[in-house]
Amino acid sequence: MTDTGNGAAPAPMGRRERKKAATRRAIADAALRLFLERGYDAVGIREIADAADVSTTTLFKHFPVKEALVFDEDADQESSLLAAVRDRPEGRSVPAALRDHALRHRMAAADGDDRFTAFRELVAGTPALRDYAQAMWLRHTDALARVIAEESGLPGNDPACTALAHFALEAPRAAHGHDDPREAVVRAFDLLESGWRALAPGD
Amino acid sequence: MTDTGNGAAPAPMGRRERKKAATRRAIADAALRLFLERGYDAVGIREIADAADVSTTTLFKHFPVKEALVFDEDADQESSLLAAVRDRPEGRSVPAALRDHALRHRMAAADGDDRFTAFRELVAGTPALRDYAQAMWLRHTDALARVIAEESGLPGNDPACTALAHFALEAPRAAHGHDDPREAVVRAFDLLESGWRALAPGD
DNA sequence: CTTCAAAAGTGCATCCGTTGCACAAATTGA
DNA sequence: TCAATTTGTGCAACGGATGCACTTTTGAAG
Repeated sequence: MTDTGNGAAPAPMGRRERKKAATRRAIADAALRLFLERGYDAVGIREIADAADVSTTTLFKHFPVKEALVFDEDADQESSLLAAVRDRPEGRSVPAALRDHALRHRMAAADGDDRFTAFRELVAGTPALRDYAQAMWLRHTDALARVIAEESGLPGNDPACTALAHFALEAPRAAHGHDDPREAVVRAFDLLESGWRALAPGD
Repeated sequence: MTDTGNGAAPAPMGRRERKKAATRRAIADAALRLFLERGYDAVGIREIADAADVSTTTLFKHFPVKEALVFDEDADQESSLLAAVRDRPEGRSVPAALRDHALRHRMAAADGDDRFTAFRELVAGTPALRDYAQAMWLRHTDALARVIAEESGLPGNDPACTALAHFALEAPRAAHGHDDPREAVVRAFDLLESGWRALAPGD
């Protein structure tokens, strides 16, 4: 979770941006800790602000709504997903790029991570968070579909693009129950790969 | 007031239920009128309650959240949809029943109805309503998929059921842009019909 | 270094959706 | 007629979110 992946970007952040990011993290951390301790609905905004030692106004400058405190990394995940398709190596197909991304990011925290499973239970057990996550997922598939359309030259509203986006985000979910999740993901994407090749040869 | 005292009346609804339905309608009508006049966000709950001459407490007894005021007929539409599949004539296929229902209910208000287009613009132009409608649509497809599974004897989580439910609710949407929407709907359902027949012959 | 403007944060009052509570009125059944 | 349930009311309050005026911090220009 606390991964400031600095593979090729040593983060040229000035002191200002660093402090901003720090308070943001302080808020999100305090919020998640309290939520996990006592449940989402039992923790108020003012309380979180106190725990992070900021005012409620500041809190809402960083997170537009309460639910966003839980899905802190939403924006990062989405841009990382889109980048995986846009900046894929020359000659690599879109489904292949999505498979790589899924194996690298989605499955990492899947096995045996207490913190992560607690997080999932928190979301699953809170209607407000379930709804928010669902809406988030739809936004991601939409954005992904648009990028796929751009990259493949197909019309933006082509059902094939939305379907591929849909399946690509669904596959890691479905693989969770399997004994070997990684294998299941690879299989699923092989299926998409062959189907996609027939439609958009070369991309 | 108006005493319709009738000795052996079949009385589908008692006086009480009728009054309850009346206040419900009064609230929903007042709300929709105000929303269309001045926009969803510009009208407060207390104002609507005033216009309908009830207290806010009473308002929330009828509608759990503000958005529900707009989608008043949500529950009715869903049960009507499910009933169209469950109570379809003997020997009629599921897709055919869905097509009939779509042509009868979904397209009726589609052409040239000022009131209806204004309603759609209201929803489309209000993020909160868009989100709510989206979530509603997901609930409907889920419920429909379960009924289809029951009726066809397929396992409840069979992708074919969810897919059929998805497409059946999507078809009327997609047909809106066409010059002849009814024809487009018929075509779409013909497609579903043939595909379905291969999977569940007899249902 | 000084100065200045933008950014970040604060404190406070307030709005608004929503809920809980105690209570009155209507309705029903005995 | 007398309870008991249902339905509606008035009011106060809670929690989220916003607007405003204001101070502090920061980056950079002069």
